[in-house]
Amino acid sequence: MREDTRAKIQEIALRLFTEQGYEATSLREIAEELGVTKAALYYHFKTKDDIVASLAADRIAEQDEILAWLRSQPKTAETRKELLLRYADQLERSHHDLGRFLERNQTSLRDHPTIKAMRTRMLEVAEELSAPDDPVGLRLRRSMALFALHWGMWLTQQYDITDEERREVSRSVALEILEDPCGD
Amino acid sequence: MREDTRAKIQEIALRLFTEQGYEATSLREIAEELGVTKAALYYHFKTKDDIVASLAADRIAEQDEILAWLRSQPKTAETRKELLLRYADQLERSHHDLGRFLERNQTSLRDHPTIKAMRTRMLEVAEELSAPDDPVGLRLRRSMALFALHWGMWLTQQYDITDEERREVSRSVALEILEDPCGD
DNA sequence: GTCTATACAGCGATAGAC
DNA sequence: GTCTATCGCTGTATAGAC
Repeated sequence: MREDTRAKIQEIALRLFTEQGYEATSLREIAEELGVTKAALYYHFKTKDDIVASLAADRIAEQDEILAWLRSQPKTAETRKELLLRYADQLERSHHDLGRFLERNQTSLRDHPTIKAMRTRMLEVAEELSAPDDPVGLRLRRSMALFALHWGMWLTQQYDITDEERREVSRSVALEILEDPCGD
Repeated sequence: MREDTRAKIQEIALRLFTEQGYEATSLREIAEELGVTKAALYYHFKTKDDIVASLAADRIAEQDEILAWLRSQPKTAETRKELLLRYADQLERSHHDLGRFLERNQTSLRDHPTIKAMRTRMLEVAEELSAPDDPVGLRLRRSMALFALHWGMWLTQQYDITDEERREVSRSVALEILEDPCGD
């Protein structure tokens, strides 16, 4: 029972933040659903922001992992393709929980230190896809390939397609942007 | 002097919403900068949301305009290209004011009726780029071309490039996604 | 260690005086 | 058209019960 309350707070908070938005969800709501007073939350988490930080911790570790891998590889087309596929895998795995929450609240959390850390890592991955002396158009295109995975996730929610179709379409568009196969 | 206060409220609100975020900007701040009490704002605007609605009104008119134009044209590759360029023009013109504000606050304003109206129109434009019986991959690609203009705006802010380069890169990537020139 | 009770300043919003 | 006063709500904080 000890660490149970903390985990339940995280679970309820993640769900409500995703459904209603971060700012629109009050600590009183979270506490009520758990059957405690909101002051009890302050024993487990220093602030409301601190709950978000705890939720994002795992994803940041994942990002560090993929960044370390990327930096250990030669900067070839195969590496970039492999990176994109690995990144897509990560996104799909976490999409139903944290990913969804982050997508829907990225503006509210723009200045949140932990979210800033996540965005910094995402941009680092994007930058690592190119060499520093690549033309800016190419660097930007490769960044957009990465971001297309995020956007594909969001955009495909608007369409009536299966998860499998979404996987396929997101990946193929992202890969297509990545390498500019038609020449430049 | 009559309508002056209302316009000044809009001007201050837009600036503060953009700089600090919508939720993080209080009506007291806006009122203080104008030199009145926050209750005075409620004579000019029914709610805080109402200020946003008044700011977005022009952009919605612009969207309706482009949507009407698109629907009057044949569904050809030339039309789609022209649409993309017109859309990019609109974005660049309004980018320094309303566009920036909307980008930075889209999550806070997710359920805002006026913002919903804007998103609905954006998706309508995206849908109009394809025929209903086009394969879902193609429809999705064309939507992503449109959205790439938005994302290009945002993403290029992270890079140290000129406005002209940003224009050029955003457009070329968007056009490239649009038509799948490599075949499918 | 885990929680309740209580308080505080600031929020969006409203009522009614001038 | 703008004011004061007030409402119920928020995130935050602390004192103290068990």
